[in-house]
Amino acid sequence: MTSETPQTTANGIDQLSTRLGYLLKHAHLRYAETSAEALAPLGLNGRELAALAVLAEDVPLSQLEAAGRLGVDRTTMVALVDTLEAKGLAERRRSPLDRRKNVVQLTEQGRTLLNDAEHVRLAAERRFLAPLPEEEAEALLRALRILTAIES
Amino acid sequence: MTSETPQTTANGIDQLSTRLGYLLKHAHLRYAETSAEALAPLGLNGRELAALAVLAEDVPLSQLEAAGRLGVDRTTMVALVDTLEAKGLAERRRSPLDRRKNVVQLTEQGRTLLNDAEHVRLAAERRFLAPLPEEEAEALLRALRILTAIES
DNA sequence: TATTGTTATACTCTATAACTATA
DNA sequence: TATAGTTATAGAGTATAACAATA
Repeated sequence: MTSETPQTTANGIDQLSTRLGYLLKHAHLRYAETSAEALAPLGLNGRELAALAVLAEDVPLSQLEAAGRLGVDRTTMVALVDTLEAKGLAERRRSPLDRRKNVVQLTEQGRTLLNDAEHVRLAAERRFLAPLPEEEAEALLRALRILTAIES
Repeated sequence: MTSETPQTTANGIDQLSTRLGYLLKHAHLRYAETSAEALAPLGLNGRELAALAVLAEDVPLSQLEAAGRLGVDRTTMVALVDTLEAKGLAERRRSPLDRRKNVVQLTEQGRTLLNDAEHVRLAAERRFLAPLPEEEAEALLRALRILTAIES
């Protein structure tokens, strides 16, 4: 990716750097890079870590429930659980209450790795947000939480 | 996409809704929807509009220069210019100064559509940011500009 | 009939490699 | 040799449709 700092135009049209779509996309791309580098030594990507965190909840979740929390669909969740299972981080078993459902739970190894990876993630987030004054970083997170909430 | 509002966990691990990667990704996905809906009647997507804006600069750009401004690579730029040309919005011609380069410029139709589309885009951005108090919206844009700038 | 998990499939976006014409 | 544009191709990521098992 050959991204460059966008330039000012002289024709009265808003600069590219003020386009919300561009800003959100490239902020995400840049964070994804930072995050991927940080997590790579642990053999995880960001989505797998998010899945581990969701599956670590006290109430065991079915694949469909976990997919809902992650904002992915159930076909994507199948592959995600496949990966976690192949790495020995999670296990599926048929729910005794509803045999259509898989209950997915972390293994001991999964819990340990989750703990380590969360520290790595937090450090990566802090590094990424470091160019912002603390107040601005908090305002950013607050704004993003509002904008991503699914209203009504 | 079955996205749901993430839930609080009870095990001390940060909630999904505080994950920076999740927030940036889903904020972008939600804005992309809003933007796509708004631009669809004009027969444009967000990237095509951004390309039109870049190509409307006073100094005519080559494909590679335009690609740099947009943050895409030159192979992607080929298809983008193909699309704009097929819609009658832009034209490539060989640069007389360096015949390896294509100078890409908007047609009259392209300029007119750009003007209309920019109004539509601005309205869509305002609608998307409407849930935020004005100060928070400005803080968000300021923060994103800092985070997306390619430093040193 | 509806739901959950699964598989196969397709579509978009993007990146890489190789070719051409020009410098 | 290096650069700009192009083409072909392959890899993610995601979505849709259809099927099996279960409710």
